[in-house]
Amino acid sequence: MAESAEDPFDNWTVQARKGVLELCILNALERQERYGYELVKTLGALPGLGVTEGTIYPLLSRLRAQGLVTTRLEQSVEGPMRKYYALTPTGRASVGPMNGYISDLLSACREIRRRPSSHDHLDPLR
Amino acid sequence: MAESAEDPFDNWTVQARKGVLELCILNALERQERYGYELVKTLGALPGLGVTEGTIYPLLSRLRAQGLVTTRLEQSVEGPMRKYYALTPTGRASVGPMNGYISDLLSACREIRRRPSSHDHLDPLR
DNA sequence: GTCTGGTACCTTGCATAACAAGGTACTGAT
DNA sequence: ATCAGTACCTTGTTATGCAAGGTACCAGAC
Repeated sequence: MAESAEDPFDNWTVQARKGVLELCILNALERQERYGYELVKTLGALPGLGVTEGTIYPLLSRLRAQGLVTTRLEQSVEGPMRKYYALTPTGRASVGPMNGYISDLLSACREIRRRPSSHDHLDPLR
Repeated sequence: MAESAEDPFDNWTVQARKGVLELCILNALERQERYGYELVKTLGALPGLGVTEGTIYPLLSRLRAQGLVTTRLEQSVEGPMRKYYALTPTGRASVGPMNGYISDLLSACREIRRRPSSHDHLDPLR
């Protein structure tokens, strides 16, 4: 035990993926439907996004429960049935605002670096 | 009770902040030290980042525990003591990679939209 | 026949983080 | 004395990513 304190950077990247990953999937579905395993392989291959089935499948279920995607089963000639995911109108309407939110967040994150001080605190003693 | 299912978008933004918020603080400290309450007010005022004390203070403690920041107490002429936070060398060395990681993540997130299919699956029946 | 490996789906349990709500304490004005 | 503003901190809830494990289908090797 006591192997909890991993590399702080690795630990941070896990948190940084939250939310972004969901957006990745919605973006991936914007132009075409895709099946789960395809998303696992596609997203897992992206550098910095070493994502696995244990992450993707629960996320897809959540998106369906929220009404952002619909699913459709289809036979495959080379294996089990595939479950294709496609955006609903609600899902399609969400992608834009979500991309905008993340962009704004990052802009603010960068801009804050060059902000001297919000309320210009009277310089503290001396 | 049973007020669990809030607005999915609001819920998502909470998750999207994870990690980014930590980076915001490190960026804010890159050019100058700041005290906790100042960060609460500065970050809380940013649009889309309605962040409060319950979020910032635990985060700052975590950063100190990880050795990314140091603290220094200082008397204030108008209230209780202020705890100033400053980057350590380790912290300073982390800011660049973290900004890079987030940028790459977002780039991948956008690029995935125009990717036809990763392994060009033989078109399924018909 | 039965193994092995690839495809394809799903669930459980753990660690981590944001946030609301609440708590403490110092200062100056009404 | 009471209130508001400054300034710090903690606890409990909820939501997420992910490793690990499980099921099932198919094709080719043995």
